[in-house]
Amino acid sequence: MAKQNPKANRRTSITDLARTLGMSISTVSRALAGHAEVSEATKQRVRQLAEELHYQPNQLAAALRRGRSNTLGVLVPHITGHFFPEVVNGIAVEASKAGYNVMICQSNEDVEQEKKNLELLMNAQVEGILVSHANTTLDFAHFDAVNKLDIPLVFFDRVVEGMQGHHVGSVVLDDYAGAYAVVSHLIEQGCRRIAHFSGPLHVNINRNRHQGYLDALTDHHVPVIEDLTCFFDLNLETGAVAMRELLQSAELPDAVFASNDLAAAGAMQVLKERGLRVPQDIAVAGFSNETFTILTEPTLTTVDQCCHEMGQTAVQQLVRMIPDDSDKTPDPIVLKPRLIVRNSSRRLPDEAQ
Amino acid sequence: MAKQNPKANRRTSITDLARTLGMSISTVSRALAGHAEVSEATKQRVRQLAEELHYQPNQLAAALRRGRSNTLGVLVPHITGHFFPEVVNGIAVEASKAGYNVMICQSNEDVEQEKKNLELLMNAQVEGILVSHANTTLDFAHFDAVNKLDIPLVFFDRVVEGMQGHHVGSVVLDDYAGAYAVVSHLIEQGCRRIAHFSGPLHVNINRNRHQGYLDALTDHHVPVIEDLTCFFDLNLETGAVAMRELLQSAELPDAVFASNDLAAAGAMQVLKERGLRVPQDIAVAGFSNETFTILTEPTLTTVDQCCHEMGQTAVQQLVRMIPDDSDKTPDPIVLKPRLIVRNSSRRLPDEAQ
DNA sequence: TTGAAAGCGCTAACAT
DNA sequence: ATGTTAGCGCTTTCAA
Repeated sequence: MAKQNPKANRRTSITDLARTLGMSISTVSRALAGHAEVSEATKQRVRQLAEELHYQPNQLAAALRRGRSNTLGVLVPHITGHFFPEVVNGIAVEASKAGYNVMICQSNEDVEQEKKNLELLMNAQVEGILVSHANTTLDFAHFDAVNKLDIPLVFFDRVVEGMQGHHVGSVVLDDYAGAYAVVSHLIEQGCRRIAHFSGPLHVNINRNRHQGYLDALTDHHVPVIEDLTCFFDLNLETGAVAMRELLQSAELPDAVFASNDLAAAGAMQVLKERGLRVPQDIAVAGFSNETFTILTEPTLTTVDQCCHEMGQTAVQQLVRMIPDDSDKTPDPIVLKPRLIVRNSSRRLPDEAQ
Repeated sequence: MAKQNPKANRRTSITDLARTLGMSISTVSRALAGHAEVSEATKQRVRQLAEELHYQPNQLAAALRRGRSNTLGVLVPHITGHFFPEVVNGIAVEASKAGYNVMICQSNEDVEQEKKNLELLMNAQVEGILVSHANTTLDFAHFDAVNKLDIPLVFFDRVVEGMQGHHVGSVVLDDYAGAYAVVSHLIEQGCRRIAHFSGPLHVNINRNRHQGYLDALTDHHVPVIEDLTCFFDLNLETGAVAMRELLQSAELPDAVFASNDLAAAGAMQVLKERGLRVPQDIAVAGFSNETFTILTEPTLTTVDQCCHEMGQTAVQQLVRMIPDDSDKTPDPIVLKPRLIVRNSSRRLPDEAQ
């Protein structure tokens, strides 16, 4: 009975509103945009009809016309685990605050995907891009392309060294300071033979954490013992393996600082298995403040990476870079991590921070 | 010296290419799109210049013209923790496979944000929307608006009951089957007094899991003991508290099934604290297969929610709903969860699945 | 206070 | 095989 339009699923447009109201589309457009020059009466009529017809403005058209999409692009290696979801969350929240939508892509740690995603974001006319590059990325030419289009770029966490200052911003964690803080803490707890489980040094994060470890020892006049540092890919199993090996030594360490929480957890499991007490016999500390660190027994001392703050900060920097007349080469931002002291390292009473 | 364009940051357009090549924009457009009708020679010239000038097609314009944005919208309560990032990951991967971009919004469990985000997605002209609604959402009128615009909608995990079959798809986990499987497993391990830590029953997930618990008992002729079920908001602390209370009882349970891994972990901590052995004295099982469940001691038996698969499946269903002539009212999809037996419940030798 | 008209960059008839 | 043209829905001069 009801006469259905044959092409019913076309959305209501400004033109439709204008026609039914008997006014020009420019007036309708202005009314909807809340321009002061339009009479209240007209605004009322327009808004009411828009409501009735479930009018939804077409952002695509508006963006095309305006030349701005109001969208930021995000490119991360993946959105699983603890760190990236948390950072992306910070990004989403802050972007929304600044009036931007967010388009998220993941490279799956693959350079080719990364290139594709980058093009995708450029084609989507994003006004700025936030990137943490894949760990297989060695050639960064594809980021130059972004630069050439004058799309502001902010790297976070994994930054491209040597690209700073070239229309590019960056936000990283001060890994050095984080490691320095944990190791200093361990020393304060009376530890003198502190082992270090480090990831491979060609990754700058690991290099910085290792340097923090070394400098903290030196500054506190604790001798650096080469054999106490083990390099390997840090995870639960390898952490356990390394710990077992370390326990073969003639002289045992009195603490282990792992550059990653999983490796620390693996080490703790071995220590307990062997009947060694944590922290009394050997103190343990990790890095990242993963969710599970409050679940281990004892709870794990670690360094918080301020993920949410990193996302926020990155967006703030990016948004400042967007206006045409803005500073395109902002200073790199380095966030101070937070030492989180828990039971795996607390030997003295009331050492809570 | 170098003469810089005053308005240098305008991106290269098809028109620019056409002008420099001395051909019409339609030829260029066709060449770039790889139409068969264009000569190879022309294609070559066009592609080369496009490369040289770093031409990037403007998706906004293409989408506007075509009337399709090639974008799917995703609306989740948040992208932190374990579950949602993992599902979103599945969504992103599958969407990309199907040639769609993804726009992700989070409601932060807030209905108002949810409404706003929904409008945002509609305005962005997404071709379909995947939603897991905020847990404060009771009125679902804002989803009707999506429906009215003929934008296909797929709910996942948190579904709107009663909206099914109305141009709406859904993908959920079979919580009932998951709970039924764990409890059956516990019974097979010889447990007869199985306690249940359940979340509030007004949430359907909890209701289903509880029912699975009850039915598994009944079907295996194990008596249902009312006092063994505790209702509370499940987390680490409350799990510990509930466990302590339970240990006051005259007759102890011989197993605990918590509808959430954190509560199970809390319970395990208390058990160990009291010198009770897991699983020999009291077996423990959780639900969700959180990352940390392989880190607890003993490792925690749990139910995997197939997060990635849920994301994939949801996208597949959504994509099928997009064509004009498609079935707009697909059958709800119910995913079978996977029981993961670990040491916290393994009493018999070789019970690995 | 309102309207007419141009055009953002692209695609797709419809020519030729 | 290539060109001409109209128009997607919107914003924004310019004119009235």
